[in-house]
Amino acid sequence: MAVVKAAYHHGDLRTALIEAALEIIDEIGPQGLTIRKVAHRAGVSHAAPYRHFPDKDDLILAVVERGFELLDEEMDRARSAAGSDPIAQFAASGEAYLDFAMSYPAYYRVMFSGDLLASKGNEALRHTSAASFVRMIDDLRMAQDMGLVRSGDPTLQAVAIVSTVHGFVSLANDNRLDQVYGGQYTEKQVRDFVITAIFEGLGVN
Amino acid sequence: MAVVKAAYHHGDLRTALIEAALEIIDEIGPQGLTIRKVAHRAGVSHAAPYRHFPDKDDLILAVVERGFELLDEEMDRARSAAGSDPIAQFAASGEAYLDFAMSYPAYYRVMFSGDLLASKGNEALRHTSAASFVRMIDDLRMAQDMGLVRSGDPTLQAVAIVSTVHGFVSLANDNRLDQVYGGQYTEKQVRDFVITAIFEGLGVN
DNA sequence: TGTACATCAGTGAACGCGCGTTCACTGATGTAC
DNA sequence: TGTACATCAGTGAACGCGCGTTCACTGATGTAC
Repeated sequence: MAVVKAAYHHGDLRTALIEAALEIIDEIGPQGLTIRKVAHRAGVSHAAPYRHFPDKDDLILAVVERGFELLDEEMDRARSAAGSDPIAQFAASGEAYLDFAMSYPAYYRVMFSGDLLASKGNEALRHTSAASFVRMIDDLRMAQDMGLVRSGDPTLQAVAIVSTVHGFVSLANDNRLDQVYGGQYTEKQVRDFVITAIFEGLGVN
Repeated sequence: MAVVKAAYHHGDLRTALIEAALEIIDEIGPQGLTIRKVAHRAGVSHAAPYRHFPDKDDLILAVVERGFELLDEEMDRARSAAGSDPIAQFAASGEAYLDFAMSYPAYYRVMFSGDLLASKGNEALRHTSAASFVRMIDDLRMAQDMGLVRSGDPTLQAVAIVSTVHGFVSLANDNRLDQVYGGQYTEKQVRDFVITAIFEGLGVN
């Protein structure tokens, strides 16, 4: 979406501002996000956003909230589409998480990098990501019961998974793996290898 | 180190500025780093840093370079201390990497987050981290030959390890794992579990 | 050892800039009659 | 259907602020003699 001049009343400026913010984060990073740039990209004066958000942090918080809505939707949809096997559901929701993270790097950054949002929305963010962490622990417990995952504290296992996934996504989204899948592998191949590795291990049995 | 007034000639202002920069990154994050704050913390006027660094990016670049020097030193020292077993050397240098990352979170952030340094030093950074990546690949190949690591492209295996380590360190340094090792585990226990997990796998053999 | 002077590290005032936010306003919209 | 008016979304000028950077300066240091 380029800079577009619209009628005096925009229609849905709130949504347009959130989208503009995401584009800016994608193009110049979270540090480059300013109210003035967001307004300009939405084709509106730099005072207009204050009709929809009390201040800059609230705009960012709205982006974060919309991001978690989208992520939850996509993970739920994947779970539903995976049929009745709970392990397939777990795997599908994990795939959906990775798809989201890599399809919407701007959302991922603002949701999980913690660079923005000095103080205001940190509990909100913490709360939401804690919820999906708990869900993962439940899934791991179930997988243990089915004999698919080693015994042991599923909380620690969840930390291992979250570390691997978050690390991979961060590196990939920062284009730090380009040399690796430059010519030899597609991003998808590398990703599948990494996810398989955390379950199968790199060592020899 | 607090704000200290010194003699007119500082003695080693260059080093003091690098240290002040690290303290600021630790306390208020990389975005809060300004020449003026660095100068003030070093007890010097905000124009003084320009006697030692042409501009802000060069100060940050000096921090990054000093960080890689320290990291290399500590990894080499660990390798030497690990005796003659190459696998023990590999493990020791990995431990040293994690020790560094978690002992000096400010260095780690500025070296590996890529938030700072808009353009200037990106190749330098990329080059240095590529070097240790190649070293890891060599180590993995060796471990494969010794039958300790599965066969397969060591580049992919290195990506898996780097993802897990980077993810864990990022989460830990952002205090995102506090709930986990709050009461139950020490940071060191969680860290050992995660590193073991990437080699042994979470799945049942 | 003592003095003159070149060097240069650090000073503080000043610049222009982009920022978040405010405020009196303007003009489009929808509703009451 | 047509008009009057309340509402409120968006405007543009203005504010104060902290920033990076520059510049003429000041004062400490070390060296030549």
